[in-house]
Order: sequence, then structure tokens, then C-alpha cells
Amino acid sequence: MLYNTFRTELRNVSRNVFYIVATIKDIAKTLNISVSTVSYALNGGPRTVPQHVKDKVLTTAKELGYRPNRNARSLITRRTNTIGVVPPQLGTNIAMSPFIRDSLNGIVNESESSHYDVLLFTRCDQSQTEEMLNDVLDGRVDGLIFLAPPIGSSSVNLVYDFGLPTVVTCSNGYAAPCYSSDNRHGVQIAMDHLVSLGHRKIGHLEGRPTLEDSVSRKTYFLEYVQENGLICKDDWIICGNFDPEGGYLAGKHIFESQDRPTAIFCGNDEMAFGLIRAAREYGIKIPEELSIIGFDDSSLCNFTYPLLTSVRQPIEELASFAFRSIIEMIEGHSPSSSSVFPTELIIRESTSNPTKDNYASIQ
Amino acid sequence: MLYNTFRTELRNVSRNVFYIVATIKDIAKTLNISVSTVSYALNGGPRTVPQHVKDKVLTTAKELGYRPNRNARSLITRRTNTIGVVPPQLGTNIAMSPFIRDSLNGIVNESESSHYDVLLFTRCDQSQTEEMLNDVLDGRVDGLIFLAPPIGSSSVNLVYDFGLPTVVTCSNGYAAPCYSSDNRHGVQIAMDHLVSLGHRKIGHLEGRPTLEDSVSRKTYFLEYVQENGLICKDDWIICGNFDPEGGYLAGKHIFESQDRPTAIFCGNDEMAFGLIRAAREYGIKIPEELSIIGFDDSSLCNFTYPLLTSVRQPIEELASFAFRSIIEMIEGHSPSSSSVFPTELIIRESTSNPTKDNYASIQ
DNA sequence: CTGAAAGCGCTTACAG
DNA sequence: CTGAAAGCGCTTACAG
Repeated sequence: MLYNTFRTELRNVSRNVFYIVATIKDIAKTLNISVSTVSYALNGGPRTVPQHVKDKVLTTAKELGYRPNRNARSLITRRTNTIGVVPPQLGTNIAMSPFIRDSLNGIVNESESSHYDVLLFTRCDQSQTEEMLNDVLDGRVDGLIFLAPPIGSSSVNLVYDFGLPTVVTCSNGYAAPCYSSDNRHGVQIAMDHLVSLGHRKIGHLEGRPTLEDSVSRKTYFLEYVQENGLICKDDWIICGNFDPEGGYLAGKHIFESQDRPTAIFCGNDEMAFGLIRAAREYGIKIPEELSIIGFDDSSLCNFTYPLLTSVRQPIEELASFAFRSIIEMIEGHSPSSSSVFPTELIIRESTSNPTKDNYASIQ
Repeated sequence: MLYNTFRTELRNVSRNVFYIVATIKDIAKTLNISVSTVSYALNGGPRTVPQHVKDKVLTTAKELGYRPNRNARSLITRRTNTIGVVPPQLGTNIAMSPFIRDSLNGIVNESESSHYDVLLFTRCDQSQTEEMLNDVLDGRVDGLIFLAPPIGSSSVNLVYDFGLPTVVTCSNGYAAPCYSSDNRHGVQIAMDHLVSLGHRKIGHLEGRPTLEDSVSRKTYFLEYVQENGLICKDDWIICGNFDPEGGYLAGKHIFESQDRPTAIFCGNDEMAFGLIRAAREYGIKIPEELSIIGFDDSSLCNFTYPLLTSVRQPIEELASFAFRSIIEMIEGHSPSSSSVFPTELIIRESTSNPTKDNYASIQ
């Protein structure tokens, strides 16, 4: 009956939205006590409330179908208990990228055991700085994780300067702490592996030129080639944009040529997958006629044919770490400083000695 | 200078949070006009504001580093421009599931071209109904998408009854509109395919028993077996929980037995992947000694060895559709009613005639 | 045409 | 110990 009294008090709170919402005021009125008492009872503090009052409040809250309004609360406390995530600008199908998926998985796993939900800023065009800033700084999140933002993105520093707790993965050079992988070491172990197998003619599929991971892997690759007197023709360095299609097209380009490398170091696994597909189309045997090595050690490496040798970087841990770090910042502790995570070579089936002369394999 | 005046007016808005925030009040004070005029100028309506005033407001807003506070706005408008997504209860690593990834991709793609961001409710324990309801009904989202909620989840109906726009994927029987795949047809084409290849002894890997997709696929499978006089021993129906590990264990169980089916219909691809791995360990050739068929047609099907025959269901489109539908509901239109999406058989390499007697293949 | 004021649903000093 | 009141930053009727 009590219930019905309030249920029928239908409020048109906004055009098209007919909620029936009880507020703490309703509870207070019902019980003839003050809203402050209701608030303290509901929150379990900081002021103490006698148990019998607390019980009444809780019962009435339930009867009225009361749900706390977090917008009102956040307006005062400046806390939303939600963490914002800004993915890199990958155009469409971003959730299909293993990098995003692994990062998201790390974040989601971490958030499950925290008190925070995850707000995905999917519409962030980082070239539209002002719009983006209004979006991420509008009070919906307590902190922000930038996943591999483009090199020199002005948004990151602006957000950081605004005062919103901010962390970054896979992109150094910002004021905010950054958690990234040891690309230098990753490239080194990949190349050491190829060289130890006897390769000297090595190509490279480059990722998105706007991303630091891509640039540094390419840079370290070129350094390695030079320092070790290897052969890498300009034609053997192709931008595949970190996606399978790019790897596929790069592969076609390389396989059309008479002069091919015996091994290709790919800036990530996805391009390697595309490359494998192209190789199959051209009847090029892997690893006999071409060794391929990827980067990320994404789970798909265990399923491709042949299984893909890859440099493992702990994307998921990076993201988990970023999440824990942003929470620390929010809770007022000093954040974990920038750090570099180790990479590791996972040898599978796509690399071997260059058993055939690649010239001979052209039909 | 003006800028600095306000920047130095540091406000301690909450313990540990030292933002420097300008409000519309600051703009109004600076320009000696009313907050209403500022508000209308900033929002471009509904009241008209002379262009020169508008310009001054915008300039001052910029100078003061003003950012609109969406919590305050939402408190009044009851709009947050964010859509909530509740994933199924899959325990840990939910983002690694192809189903979640594809769903998320559909949602994210759709949201990019909308005015809505995506709030991921990662902490939703659907058995803790009250906590979960407080979480999703706290005013942070304008609508909610339940991705494949467990059968009979009370939360879904409670949210719907509360009045929050709600849609569901892959789980019928709720008051909210549901968009799901045609499991009956999917099972039928999978089984027709196997039977046409000559299989009569067919097993089934069952998914999560709490999910409708799992239950209905199993049900339709059993119906088909019965109606067509096929052979399926109880031992050939194993629950693999929709995950690769489950498929792997199920495979081991089946391969240990003397009496094996010649084909296995898997409730999803992930279990099929695990099954393939188990088969490899037992030296069982696919498809020669065992045909395997999956469900989902996830992208991995194109990479496994052998490539996996699978029933395609449009997970991504389902999620996109759900997103567009929830927007319609929010904007006051009547939502798209529940609908069933078509399934399609994608034949690859993992199915063939049962060329060997499977008894003989046991060592 | 524009300003003063009420109010969204809360939290939390401030009085009694 | 508890209530009345101020205020978070906005939007939007209501007056002039």
C-alpha cells in the first residue's frame, strides 16, 4: 500500500522518460525523519544511525524501490567509480584487434575485482582535440587509460594537465606514466633468432606509422641490420598498418618480386597472418622458403598453419598494470612510475634455416 | 591574465582531488551576464542568444578552460549519452571470448557513429541481483544491452520493469526485445551436412548449460538425432562450457573410449578448437577419422589446421542491431521487436566422408 | 530579450 | 543525537 502510494506518484522527469523513482526525500517523508539521517543510514556512515532507524530506512527503501542516483552523488563527491579507456585510432573494427582485445581483457579482469566499471570512449577522434577533451573531462570518469595513443597526441598531455589521473600504454614521451614493452630487446631476440638460423636477407613489415611501437620496432630493426651487416633492400620494408590486410598486400608485393628476403620480421602478428595467407596463395612454403616471425604472441599463433614464431609482449599485463596504477592515482597514492615490460621469444614452426635458395622457388 | 585569475582560484573540491574547474557561473560572473544566458549560448539554444554575446561566452569559456559537467547536466536531463553493456557471466577473461569480442565490435562500431559511449559493467554478478540493479540503475546509462544473459535471469526483467530501455541478445523469454540467431536452422544445416557426408554416429559438445544458445542447440541436436534415426550414445554428449579447455577435455574423454562417433557437432567454435587440439594429441586425423563442425564461424576458423567447418551466426550484426534498437527506444521510438537472425553453413576442411572405420583407428 | 530563481538528488558542514 | 540548510553545476520554467 505504502508502495502503491509512491508508485502511482508518476513523475515525468523528462520528455520520453517516465521513470518512477523514489529519492531519499521520499524515504525521509515516509518515515518522518530528515534526509541526512536517511543518507547516513543508507551509506552506513560517517554519522552513526541507531540500528532500528537504519532498519526502517532500509526496509522503506526497498518498499519504495529506491535506487541511489549516482549522478547526484558524483556531482558532490567528484567520484564516479568508473575508469575511462581511450583506444587507439584504428578506424573501424577496433575490438577485433588482438591488441585491443588483450588490453581490454587485462582491464576487465582487473576491474572485476575492483569497485570500478569501464567506460569505453569509442568516439574519440584524437584529431578533434576539443571535442574529445569535452568528452573525457565531463566528469564521467575518475581516471583515464590511453591505450597506445598516437605519437605526440596533444590530448594526452592536456588531459593530464587538467588534473585527471591519466596513464598511457605503449607510447612514451608524455607527462603521464607509461607502461610499455621492451621493443629494443624484442627486436633483438627476433633478429638474433633469424641470424642464428642463417638468415642474412631479412625484410620487415612495418605497423601503423603513427604508433610508437611501430616506429621503434622499425628503427631497431634497421639498426640491427646495419650493425650486423645484413641485407635489407628498400623494397623489403613495407608498411602493413598493423592489420592482416596490410600484411597480405605486403606479401603479394614481395612475392611478385624476383629478389626476395629469406625471412621477414613483422611488426605484429596480424600482419604476419596476412603474410602467411599471401604465401599460401603464391605457393611459397613456410618456413622452408620463407621464415616469418611475428610480434605480440597473440593466442592465434597457436592455431595458424604453420604455428607462428613470435615475440611475446605482455599486453594484458601492461593493461592490468595500467588499471591498477590509475586506481592508485585516484585513491591518492603516487602512481607507479613509467616502466618497461620484458619481451620474450616464442619459437614455433614458422622459422627455420633458409633451406632453399629463394631465387629458385620463383616459378 | 583573465585566465590566470581563475587558474589560481584553486578549489579543493574533494579530498585528494584538486581540480581547477571553471563553471558556467564563472563565465557569467566574468562577463556580467546571467548563467541562463551562458547556458543557452553554450548549448546553442533553445533560447536564442545574440551572436556577439555567444562569441564572448565561447571565448571566455575557452580562456577559463571551462568543461561542461555532465553529471550536473544528467541530473536534470536524465540523459547521459552512454549505453550500458552487461556481458554474460563467464568468469574471468571474458574479453577473450570470440562471442564477446564480436558483440563488442558490433556495439563499438555502431557507437562510433552515434552520440553514445559504452559503459562496460564488468562487475555484474547476476546472482547478486540487488547489487547489480543498484549498479545499472544508478543513472549512468540511458539504456542497457544484456549480452546473452543466463536463462531466467531475474535482473533483466527487473531492469526492464524499472523503466530503463533494455534489449537482450541471444536469450528469449524476457519482456525486453531479444535479437538472437536461428539455432534450429543452424543445427539443421550442420546435421544435414554431416548426414549427407554419410555420418550416422554423431556426438555433441554442449556449451554453458545456463545459456539459451547452448540449451537450444543441444535440444535441436537431440531432436534431429531422434527424427533421423542417428546414433548418439550418452557418452558422446559432453558439456564443454563453451570454452576451448572444455572442448579439449571432452575430446580426451571421447578419444579414450573404444566406441567413438565419426563426427562431432560442437555448440560453438571455441570448443571445436579445443577438440582439434585433443585430436592432434591422440593422433586422430581430421577430417579422415573424425569430422568436426563448429558454431559461430569466428574468424579463427580461417586459421586453424584444418580449417574449421562452422555454422555462421551474425553475432556482430546482432549486437549492432541491439545497439541501434536501444537508441531507438531511448529516443522515444518504439523499439524493433524481437527477431531471429539467419544462420548459414560455412564448409571448410574439418568435415568429410567418414573414410575410415573409427574402430580401426584405435591403437 | 534577459535575469533571478527553483530544482535535479544527493552529501555534509552547521546548528540546535 | 538529529534536523534544517547549503551547495555540487547545471537546465529551464518564470518574471520582468
